[in-house]
Amino acid sequence: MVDSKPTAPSRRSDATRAAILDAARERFAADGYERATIRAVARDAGIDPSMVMRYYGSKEGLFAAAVAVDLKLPDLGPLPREEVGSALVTHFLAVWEENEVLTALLRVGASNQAGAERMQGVFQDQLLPVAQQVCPDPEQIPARAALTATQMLGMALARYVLRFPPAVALSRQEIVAWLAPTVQRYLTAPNP
Amino acid sequence: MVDSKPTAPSRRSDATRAAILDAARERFAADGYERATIRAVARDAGIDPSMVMRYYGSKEGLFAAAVAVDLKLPDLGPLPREEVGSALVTHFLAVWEENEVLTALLRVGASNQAGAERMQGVFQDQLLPVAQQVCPDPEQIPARAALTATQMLGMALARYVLRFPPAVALSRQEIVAWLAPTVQRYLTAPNP
DNA sequence: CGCGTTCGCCAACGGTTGTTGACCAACGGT
DNA sequence: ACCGTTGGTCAACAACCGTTGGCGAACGCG
Repeated sequence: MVDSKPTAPSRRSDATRAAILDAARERFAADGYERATIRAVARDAGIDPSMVMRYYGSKEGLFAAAVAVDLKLPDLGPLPREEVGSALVTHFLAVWEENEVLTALLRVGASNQAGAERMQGVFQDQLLPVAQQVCPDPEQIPARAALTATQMLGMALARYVLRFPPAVALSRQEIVAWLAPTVQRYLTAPNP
Repeated sequence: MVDSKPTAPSRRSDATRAAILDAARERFAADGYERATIRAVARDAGIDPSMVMRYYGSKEGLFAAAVAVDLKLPDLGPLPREEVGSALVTHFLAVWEENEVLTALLRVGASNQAGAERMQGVFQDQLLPVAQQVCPDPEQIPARAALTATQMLGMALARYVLRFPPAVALSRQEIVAWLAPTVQRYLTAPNP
């Protein structure tokens, strides 16, 4: 068991590839898709712009490779029903602040079709299944998950992208205390 | 009383100026700041790109002139306290769907510093005073207004920008029914 | 030690962008 | 009827973008 994963070519340029992805994430998160130039990414990574093209094919390919989001949402099954809101909000805040991938995805998704579609994919593949575990009426699952997404994305937008001072000033505990009941109601309340 | 406002130069080019602003709003709303080119705006307005420069100085000046937002928020004074949430959400939905200025501002604000600052201005000048009318503790007004903004902006983001299918499928009544209690609580609930 | 493969840089291409200045035509007060 | 002012077009500039191909150098397997 030398390799943990079956695909491990272990090329000599892995360090460069990783540096490119790191720089790309940072640029996309700070500038959005259009203003994040390949030249700037290459400069941050300390290499030539043509290397980015060789390793990732195009700017769109670079974006696709750089913004691979895994929300690592917890299993809500063993949790008491009245704690799912608090658990989800806490988890979202932690994931959002531990790296800048989500900020990059949100910034790009707001003015780029491919970015918006990728964000839809994250919603469908990662948030919907979790909502499925706790929603009462199966038919309402997409709507309830979407409502949850509006609250979480809205907080992320105001706090990490637009940087509204009052939203930035809130502590994590305060945010959880305010948003948890909202998410809790969106997911589990019997009535609209 | 020929002129309703004191400043009414009534230039011969007013029609062109208005056409430029209309086209600019549409382009900014559809494409964001960078991809909305002056050339495309001029083409939509049926004139030469250099006219845009002469009338609005620069692309940034065009954006500043095109995205002048007036939320026309209602006076919440005479309203029963338990109806402010529903009234605000209903009003927000109406304003957001009646023209594309807010979508343009949101799209641009997500990846442009000037856009984000302008959105902060709208928040401070228009939402904060309204929150002042209904918040219990004066010290909590900015935080409560910001929480309201996160929910409204999050819904706008998911519905009008990212176009999450479940968020688009919701009717206005359903949105009001779901969001009104949230906004109501953010603004008027005594306790976090 | 050879030699194919990988890594990286350099220079350039075609295209697009914001922006500018010269030039023409229609207006409108005197 | 004149002529300054305004509305509008055209062509071009400099800068920047994504992208490409060629060339040298370092690697690593035989």
